[in-house]
Amino acid sequence: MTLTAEAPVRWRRRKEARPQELLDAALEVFVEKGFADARLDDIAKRAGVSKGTIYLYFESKQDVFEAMVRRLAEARFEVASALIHAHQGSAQQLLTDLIRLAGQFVREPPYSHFPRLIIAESRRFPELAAFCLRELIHKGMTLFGLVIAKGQETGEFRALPSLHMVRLAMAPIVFMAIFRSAFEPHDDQPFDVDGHIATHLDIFIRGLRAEGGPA
Amino acid sequence: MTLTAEAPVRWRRRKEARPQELLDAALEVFVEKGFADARLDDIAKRAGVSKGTIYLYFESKQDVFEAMVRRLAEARFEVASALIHAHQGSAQQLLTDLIRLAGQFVREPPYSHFPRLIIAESRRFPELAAFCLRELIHKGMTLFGLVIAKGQETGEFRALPSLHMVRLAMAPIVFMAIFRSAFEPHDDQPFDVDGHIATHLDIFIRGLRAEGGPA
Amino acid sequence: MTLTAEAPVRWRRRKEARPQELLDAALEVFVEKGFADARLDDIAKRAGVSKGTIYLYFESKQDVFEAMVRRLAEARFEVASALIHAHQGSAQQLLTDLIRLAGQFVREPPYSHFPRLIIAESRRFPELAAFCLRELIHKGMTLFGLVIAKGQETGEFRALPSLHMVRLAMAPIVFMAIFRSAFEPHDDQPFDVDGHIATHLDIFIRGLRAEGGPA
Amino acid sequence: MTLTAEAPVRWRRRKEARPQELLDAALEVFVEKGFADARLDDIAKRAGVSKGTIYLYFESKQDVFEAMVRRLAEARFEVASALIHAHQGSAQQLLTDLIRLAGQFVREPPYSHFPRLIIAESRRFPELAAFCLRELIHKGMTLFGLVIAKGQETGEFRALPSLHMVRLAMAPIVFMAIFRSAFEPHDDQPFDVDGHIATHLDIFIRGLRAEGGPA
DNA sequence: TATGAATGAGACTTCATTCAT
DNA sequence: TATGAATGAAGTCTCATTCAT
Repeated sequence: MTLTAEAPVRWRRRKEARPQELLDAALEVFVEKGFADARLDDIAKRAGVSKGTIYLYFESKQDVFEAMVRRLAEARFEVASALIHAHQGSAQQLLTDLIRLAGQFVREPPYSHFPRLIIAESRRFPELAAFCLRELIHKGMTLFGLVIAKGQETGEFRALPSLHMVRLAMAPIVFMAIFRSAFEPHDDQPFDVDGHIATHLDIFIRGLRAEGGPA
Repeated sequence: MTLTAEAPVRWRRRKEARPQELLDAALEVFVEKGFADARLDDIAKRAGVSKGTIYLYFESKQDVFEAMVRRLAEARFEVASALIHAHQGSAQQLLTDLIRLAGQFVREPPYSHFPRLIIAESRRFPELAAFCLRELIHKGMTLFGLVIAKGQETGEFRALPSLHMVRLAMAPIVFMAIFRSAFEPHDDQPFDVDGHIATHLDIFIRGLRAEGGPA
Repeated sequence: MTLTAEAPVRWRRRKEARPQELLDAALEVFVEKGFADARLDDIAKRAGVSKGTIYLYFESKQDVFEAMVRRLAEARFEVASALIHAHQGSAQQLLTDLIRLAGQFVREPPYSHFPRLIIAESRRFPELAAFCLRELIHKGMTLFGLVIAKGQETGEFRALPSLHMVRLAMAPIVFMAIFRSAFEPHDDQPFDVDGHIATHLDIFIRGLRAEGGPA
Repeated sequence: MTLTAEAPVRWRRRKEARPQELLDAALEVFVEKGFADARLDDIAKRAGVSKGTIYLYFESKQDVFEAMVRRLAEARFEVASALIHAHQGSAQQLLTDLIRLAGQFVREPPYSHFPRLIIAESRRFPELAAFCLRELIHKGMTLFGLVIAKGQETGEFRALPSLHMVRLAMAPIVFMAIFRSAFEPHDDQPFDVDGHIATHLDIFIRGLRAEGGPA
């Protein structure tokens, strides 16, 4: 309650915020340049600190990269997971919502470049690739799998191999993210994200639907 | 029949084969390490020449990379194009064959890692990305577009936006290639390529089919 | 007896003890790592303070090193000097005691590593080397010189050049200290300190003794 | 015998000579600055090459240091060993010659600074210390041991513990080398090398001599 | 007095590129 | 055409030192 009490707080806040600020800057630079061409100097400059400061919070350039990926990946997944577990309605509707949500994730930069970045560096960071597979992809597939299973139980969906159905539900979203990140700057016309997702839903869910199902 | 007579022949043959041998070696190394981590020393060693020799045939490391991509890309596309133009049968069958052919292209290493590699380096090589978009993707999409249009004319396929249909036909193949290249080493079980393609065809073509169409 | 009454006392005590505590910590770290590889962070941590605190008491890393050496050197020398001046007995006995005392100085770590450390950094710290030469070595040699002179006066010792005799009396002790510090960790068997000194005395004093002398 | 035949030879000679030239330059710089303060730039400049060239021949700065020490150490030891094995005469004379030879080794810079340098870096280079102990010191001690044993067999020398006798024979030489390297620049008068060795021989051999021996 | 976050100069090391042979 | 020794620019990382608190 004294006036002096807050000064150290502000200072401490800074210290705690630093890693996040650095990772925000790192995201921008890595997305823009890729791992190899990203300069620690650039990251530091964007975070408003000197290069040496990075090493107060991270062990190495690789460490920065991995921390950045993990933070974003986990954040995204938590949002997805929460929304999904709260859902109520038909399996068809749920799948639609899920696919649309996934589409949201890869709409705006810099996040829209994330899948390309992870793919690009998957060989250089085998552990990170394993992490993404385990913590993002497998978990995401599990969620999709629940929806697919539900639809099969209710008779909404056909009895196709679940694993393939899950991947085929996700594939156009991933494809879109990667395609846009890699090629949109060189394409004549912008990628019609909404149309792409809508058509995917149209074709995919129709192709999935059991002939004499409830819908 | 003299000893010296044959030497120049072998020599000349060698000389013409050099760039190809170098690009073969480059393919292996770039696929394995990515552009930044690939060493010209490694490429030279695998091609059985010295590092300096590379500069007799290519301007720079970037030049080697681009030449390698262009050569492979064009070769793949020519095969695809030829097979497609020779095709006869229903649009549905043609689309099936096309998708299966695309699946063939990304089955075996080192070619199976090609899409990931291009995606990975798309920011570093804007021109190369533009080239791939123009010479590979757009041309491939044109071919797919022809098939889709034919199916719509015959009433086999629904009247959805063609561009999206084309992309959605290709997306699972591209997804599969990239997924395997990036994550299969870390996955518990191997990717079921045939099952994936079969299920894609099953769902996609059913989702595409006009209700009262001829099939 | 109030709680606040004692605090400043402890505080002031602390304050005065700080430099000593820092130098103790510095001794350990410098001995372990050498000057270049010693980290001020380590020294601070061992002294239980933060790195910045070092700069309240010392100008620089070099300053810490020099202060540490000077403190230990002077302390050692005072002990030696005091003991020597109080001595009574034959020159032979005095020389024996002196050599044994010097041997004591380099027996236990971390002091046992001191000669090696000073030698190692003598080029980086010319002033410190000069200081050690002046305040340690020359003074020590003066003491030895007194004993030698006394022995020559009494006829116990031969009339050899005094300077060489002094150095030859000390050399095996210095040699032992440096040898142990540098090589004992890699040697099969431990260095027999007592045997070394005893044999030195046996040979050296016999070699020094005048043929028809009083002993 | 052709004119062109020699050109590549000269060129190859260069390549073969490079490591030696680099190690010569390294010796000077390391002796002058110590390991930590030695700059690869300096070494390169003195060898007349660029910094990168060092890495064509050595793995790292440490590698350069170790190679330099090994080369010199082995060269010195081979000379000593050869001379010793060829010797004929009394044990007393042999010991005298041996000690004088050792004195020669540490007379002139930059070699005269070698013992100090090895001692100084013994903690940073444990393997190198082990190497020096094994290949230099132990072998040297073995040679001295042969001489001592011979003198004891002939009855020239007293029956003292051989290990100590050997070390005590060497100690003044090592002491002298280290003392000069560390302190001579700060001393008023130059170190009388010959006098030191002569007096050592005088005292040590007399102290070693058996009372009723043949000499 | 004490802290510890921040700095920034400087070193080692890598490797694409060059060029004398 | 082919070599491979040599280059030198550039980047990551370290750590003594500073300074706001």
